[in-house]
Amino acid sequence: MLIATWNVNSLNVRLPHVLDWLQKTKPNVLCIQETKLTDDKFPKAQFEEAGYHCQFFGEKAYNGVAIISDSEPSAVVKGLPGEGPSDSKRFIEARVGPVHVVNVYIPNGQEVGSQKFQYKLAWIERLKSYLKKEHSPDDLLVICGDFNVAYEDRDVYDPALLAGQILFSEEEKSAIKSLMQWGFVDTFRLHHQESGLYSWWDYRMMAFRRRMGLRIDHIWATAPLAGKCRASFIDVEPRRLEKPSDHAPVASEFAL
DNA sequence: ATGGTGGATGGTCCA
Repeated sequence: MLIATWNVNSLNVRLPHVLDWLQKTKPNVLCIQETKLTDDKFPKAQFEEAGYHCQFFGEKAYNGVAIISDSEPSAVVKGLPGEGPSDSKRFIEARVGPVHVVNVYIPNGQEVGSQKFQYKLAWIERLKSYLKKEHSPDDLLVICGDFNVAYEDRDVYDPALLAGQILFSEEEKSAIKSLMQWGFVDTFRLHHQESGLYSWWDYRMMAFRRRMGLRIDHIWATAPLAGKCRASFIDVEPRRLEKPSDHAPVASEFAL
């Protein structure tokens, strides 16, 4: 079972890239972030023509998440408990086959110490509370998405330069490691130990060409699922296309 | 310290 995640930065703009990638890579599950579409605008028919089911939870202009799967999903949850209609759309969960798939678009945080930064830390705490309440580390569960945190030095192009900056501050690393300690294994690091492997490059300053990236898109699995992880990869090819997303898709293969 | 680019929008906000 191949499970993938991709922040597409507008599904409207990126739909051709996404459909091409699905056809080429044939994941069983694709978790999408930043669809930037209300649910009435979601291109459901095009995914169905490609042989996929979709569950989506979006809003106008910002955020928005979706789970694309080749088999019918069940137990769908949209939004974290306690969120109202005015809250940003960053969480969707579905069961696909034997696996609980949690797809998150963790807030960016904008600037360390800002109000948005505090919201980011609080959001991660709420996510942890949800997992504690609704799931067990013994479940076959995967959490994937744009975490907006690189938590180790080898995950960023210049740890000294980025120290204390947004996406790499100690508070964010500590929050995300605390989430991990609930019972997750980073499936990418099961198979790749080296630095220089990134999933996001800023559009500005020719960051991609200059290899100035961060690994902030993750696929974490509970121990029983991680034990079945046979491979993991970041596909940088879509980042080279005309008008690319600033993120590359990440995928992990499980023996299921 | 600032700015660089891209998406949605129809002012700027967000990343």
